[in-house]
Amino acid sequence: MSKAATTRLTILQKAFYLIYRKGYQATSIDDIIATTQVTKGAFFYHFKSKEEMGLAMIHEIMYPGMYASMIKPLLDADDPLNEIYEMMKALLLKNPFFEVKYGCPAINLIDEMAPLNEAFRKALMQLIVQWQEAIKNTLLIAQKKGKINKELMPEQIALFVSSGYSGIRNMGKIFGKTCYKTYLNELKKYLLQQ
Amino acid sequence: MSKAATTRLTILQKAFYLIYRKGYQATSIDDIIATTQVTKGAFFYHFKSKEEMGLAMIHEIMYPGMYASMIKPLLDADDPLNEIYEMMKALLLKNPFFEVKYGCPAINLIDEMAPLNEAFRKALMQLIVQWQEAIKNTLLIAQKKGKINKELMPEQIALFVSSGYSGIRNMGKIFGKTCYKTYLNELKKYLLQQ
DNA sequence: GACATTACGTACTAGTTAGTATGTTTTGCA
DNA sequence: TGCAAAACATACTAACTAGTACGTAATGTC
Repeated sequence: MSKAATTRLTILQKAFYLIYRKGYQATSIDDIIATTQVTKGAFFYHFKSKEEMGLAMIHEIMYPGMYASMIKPLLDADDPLNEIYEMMKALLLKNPFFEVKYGCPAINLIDEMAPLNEAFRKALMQLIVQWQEAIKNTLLIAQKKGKINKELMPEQIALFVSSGYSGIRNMGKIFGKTCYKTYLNELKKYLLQQ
Repeated sequence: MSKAATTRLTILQKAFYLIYRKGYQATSIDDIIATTQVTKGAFFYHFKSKEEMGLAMIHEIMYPGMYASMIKPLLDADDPLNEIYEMMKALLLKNPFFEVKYGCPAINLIDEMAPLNEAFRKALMQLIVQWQEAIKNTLLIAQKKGKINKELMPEQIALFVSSGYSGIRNMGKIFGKTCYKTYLNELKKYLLQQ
C-alpha cells in the first residue's frame, strides 16, 4: 500500500475509533489528527470535508466490518435458525471490538445522523438492508428445510430480529452486559417458536 | 404559575423540542434562547449549567410524558397482552408529538448520553426501568388470568419488548413509517404466542 | 413606599470548530 | 536527473460554544 493510501486509511480508522466512542458531531477533526501523525493539510487533501470523510468511513470501514461479523456467519447455514442465534450471540458477547457502554457503531450513527443528513441515511440504510437480506435468505433456507412454517414472512422476521439487535445495543448502554444475556435467552425462545 | 416558573418551564420545553430533533450536544444554549424570549442571564439563573438543565428536562418533561403514554395505558388492563400491543401501536402510530425521522426522545438521549455522562445514564435508566416494571406487572396479571404460561419470565419478556421498541425507533429513522407497521405485525404474533 | 431578594438583561471571554491560504516536501516517471 | 504532480505541513480565520461579570428591573414583605 502506498504511503498516501496508508495516511488515508489511518484517518478513517482513527475517525471510526473516536466516532464510535464520542459520536460523529462531537468528534472534531482536531481530535482525529491530534492522536495520529496526520496534519490538517493531509486530512483535507484526502477528504474535501468532514462529511465526505464520514461517508468514506461508512463505505470503507463499516461495510467490510459488518459483512465479516453480521453476514458471513449466516452464509451456508446448516441449521439456519441456530445460525441466526449464534451470529447474534457472537456479535453481542464475543466481538472484541465492541464495548457494551458504547453500543454498535452502525446503530449509533443511524441514531445520530440519519435524521440530519440524507447521504448518511442512505449509506446506513444500505448497510442495514444488506444485513436484513442475509437474515431473510437464511430464513428462506429454513423454510425450504421445513425448520419453520412456510406461511411465516421472512422479511418481517428479519426486521424484527435486526431491530431487536438495535434495541438491545441501546439497552446495553444503560444496563450493561447482563441484559445482553437476558435478551439472548428470549431471542432463542422466539426463534425456536417459528 | 409564577412568572419565574413559566420562564423555567419555557426553557425546558424549548430545550426538549430542540434536543429531540438535533441531539443534546448539538443543541446549544444560544439555540434554546434564540427562539424564546429568554436571555442567557435567565437561563443561567435557573440552571447552573447545561448539564443541570438537561437533567431537569429528563425529570420534569420526559418522566411525565413517559408516564402518560407508556405506563398509564397499561394500568388496569382487562386484556393484558392486548394492552401491551395497543400501547405500542399508539406510541408508534398515534402519538402526535413523535416524528418518525427523529425517533423517540428518551431512546435518542440514552444513545447519545448514557456512555458519556453517568448522571444522564442513571436518570434515563430509571425512566426505562419504570416502563419495564409496568410491562412486567401487566404480564404478571396475564399469568394470573391464565393468558400466558406461568413458566414464562415476565421480566425477560419486558426487556425483549422494550428493547424491541428502542430498536424499531432506530429503524424508523432510516426506513420511515412502513417499518413500524411491519414491526407491529410481528410483535402481535410474538405476544399471542406467549 | 423603602428595601432586600429574586429574576432577569447585556456584554464579554477563553476555548473550540470546520475549513482555507499558502507554503514545502515527497514521489513517480520521462 | 529533472520536473510536474501528488502529498503533505503550518498558520491562519470566522463562526460558534458554555459560561461569567456585572448591571438593571421586577416582586413580595414590613
